[in-house]
Amino acid sequence: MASRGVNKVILIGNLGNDPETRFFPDGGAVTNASIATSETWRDKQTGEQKERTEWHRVVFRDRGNYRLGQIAGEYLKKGSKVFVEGSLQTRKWTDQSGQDRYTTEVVASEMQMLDSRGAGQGGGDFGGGGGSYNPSAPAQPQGGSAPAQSTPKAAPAQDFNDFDDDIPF
Amino acid sequence: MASRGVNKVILIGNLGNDPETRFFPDGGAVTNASIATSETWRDKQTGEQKERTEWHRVVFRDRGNYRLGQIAGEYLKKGSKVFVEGSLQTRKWTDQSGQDRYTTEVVASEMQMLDSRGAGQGGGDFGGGGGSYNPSAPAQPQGGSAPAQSTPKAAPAQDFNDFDDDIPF
Amino acid sequence: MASRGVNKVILIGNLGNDPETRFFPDGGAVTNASIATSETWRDKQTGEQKERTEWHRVVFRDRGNYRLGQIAGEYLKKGSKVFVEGSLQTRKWTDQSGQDRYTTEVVASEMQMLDSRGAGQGGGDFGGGGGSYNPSAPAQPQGGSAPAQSTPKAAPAQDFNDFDDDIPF
Amino acid sequence: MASRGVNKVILIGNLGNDPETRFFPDGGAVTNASIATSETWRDKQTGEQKERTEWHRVVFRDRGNYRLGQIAGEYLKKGSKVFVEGSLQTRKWTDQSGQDRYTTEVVASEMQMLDSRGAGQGGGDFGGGGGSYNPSAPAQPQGGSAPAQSTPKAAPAQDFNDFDDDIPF
DNA sequence: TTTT
DNA sequence: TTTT
Repeated sequence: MASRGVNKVILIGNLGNDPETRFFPDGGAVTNASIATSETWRDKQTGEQKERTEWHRVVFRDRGNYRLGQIAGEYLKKGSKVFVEGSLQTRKWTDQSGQDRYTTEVVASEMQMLDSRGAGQGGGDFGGGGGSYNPSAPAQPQGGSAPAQSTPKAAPAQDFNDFDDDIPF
Repeated sequence: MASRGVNKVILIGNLGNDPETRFFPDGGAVTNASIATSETWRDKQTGEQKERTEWHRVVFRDRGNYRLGQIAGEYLKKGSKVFVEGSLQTRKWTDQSGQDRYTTEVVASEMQMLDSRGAGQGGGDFGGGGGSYNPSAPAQPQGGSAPAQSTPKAAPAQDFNDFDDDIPF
Repeated sequence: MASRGVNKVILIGNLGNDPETRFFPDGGAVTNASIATSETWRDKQTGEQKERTEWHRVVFRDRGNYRLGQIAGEYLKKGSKVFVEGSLQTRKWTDQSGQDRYTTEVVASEMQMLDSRGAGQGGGDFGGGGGSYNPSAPAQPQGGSAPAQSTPKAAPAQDFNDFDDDIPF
Repeated sequence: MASRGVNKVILIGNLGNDPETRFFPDGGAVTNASIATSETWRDKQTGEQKERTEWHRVVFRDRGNYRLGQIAGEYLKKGSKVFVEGSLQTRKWTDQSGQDRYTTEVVASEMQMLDSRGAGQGGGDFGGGGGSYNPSAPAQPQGGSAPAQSTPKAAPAQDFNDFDDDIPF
């Protein structure tokens, strides 16, 4: 693998939700996460404190011996603070009405937990009394060609879609 | 301006087209460019040489005394090789059918020309005898709120839309 | 300030000691810290787990309104986990025997605490019963031209010079 | 290979001299280069244009199938513009008087030529009529344990040691 | 000297 | 020592 050009992203931020991991027949794993970075500044006009949060869609895939997709799925949780290095990738998909759509993601090549305990404190809610949890229905196509089985770690039904309501992808 | 988190992008690539600059009433400039990075690798199965090109939508805005929007518009051309440092930003817009759409851009904070002569060799065509040039019709809304006047440097009518045909944004 | 070339360093690591801050007559502050990054790997021959720690000398200076030198001195402590962005700088100094020596430092342009509580847990020792504390005698020249007054936050006399004895710069 | 912490350097600059490559019995190659980055600014007091050049010692080693040490030695030349990604490493050595000395280097993990022709124009001097060329005598220890044979591409005897005499590391 |  |  060589390259002409440089396509590098560096993020430090927090997960907005538990990530979602899918496993492939060959044992490989892909984990998707939504990571927030924010910046704050003081408005020169009004003097108010302002904040802007940016949400990043990050994809962790296994990379040979580096089981990044799997590790991300195991250790990252809602609220986890994480360092990600990766590259930008825009993939095309087709929405329900047949229109072309594009989604830009950060494809991670490296990840580091920045929480001392190796997990965010926000997630909690493990063992949450089930209800009719539906693990399927990713809102967007996933690019991978092999059929995958979704196995989120801890996504109680009631907040499963918080993510999609609030985050622009 | 402070921040929690890190949101950093580093690109080295070539412009797919002449950039497009718009000026605002206050004299500020915003330049949009499409920058390609590519990577090549040898397919393990077939042994073939493969290449994948990624296109990045980059926005150069003036930043106080650093007239980045203007400089980018003046010096960058189709084919220019450039280093860009910036951050990711996803902005929402509404398409013709009233649907929400999202576009992810790299908002540049630093730029450096990597061509020795300060411009790519691909662009050329300066002073090209106009014809019915139509400076309008950016395929996507531009986010800036103030009315802007588009003044591309060298965008002959006949290839104005090459960009939009080939590049996924 | 423009530049030809890029000179960028990104570190995430832990402080090996409380940083040392000096104040200048004009109110400016410079803080020096020693930051460790480490990597671990498994030896292919022996199968042993190996670790290598790298120590980085980082200089935080005030930058206009961004009181980085001061902030670093106030909030960083021994053990703090920190993100630093900066550039490499090698400065020349003369040792006791009159020989030229060179020290490479990371001059920080941005810093972010990565501890949730905003400080490491290792430092402690605030209000430590003084003894004959000697705030002077930096072993190395500091580049700044104005005379500075050293005011470390928590540096009991007995270990004040550990730093200069142990660290390779 | 895992790591705790991040230790990353990104450089874009020009080689001050032809690099120096050494080959090891196992066929591996290590190339050392000195790369300049510079920044310019206007002095607020005097209005003068100022420039500061920073020199970086960069080490390119073979990395498994990625023959980086060899490639760097073949393609880089005095004047070449290059992108380097790597990490900081400070190594200890002993000078003639028996004193400990430390040298900080950038250990490259990735490299990209930024000259269109794949080489700087400054080097030249290929096929230079030999004379009593002496490939040995690196002024500094090299860290590698195996004995190495130096085989610079184009380093006429008379200036072979200019490098080590002039550069501050 | 840090950290896990 | 480079480069513009």
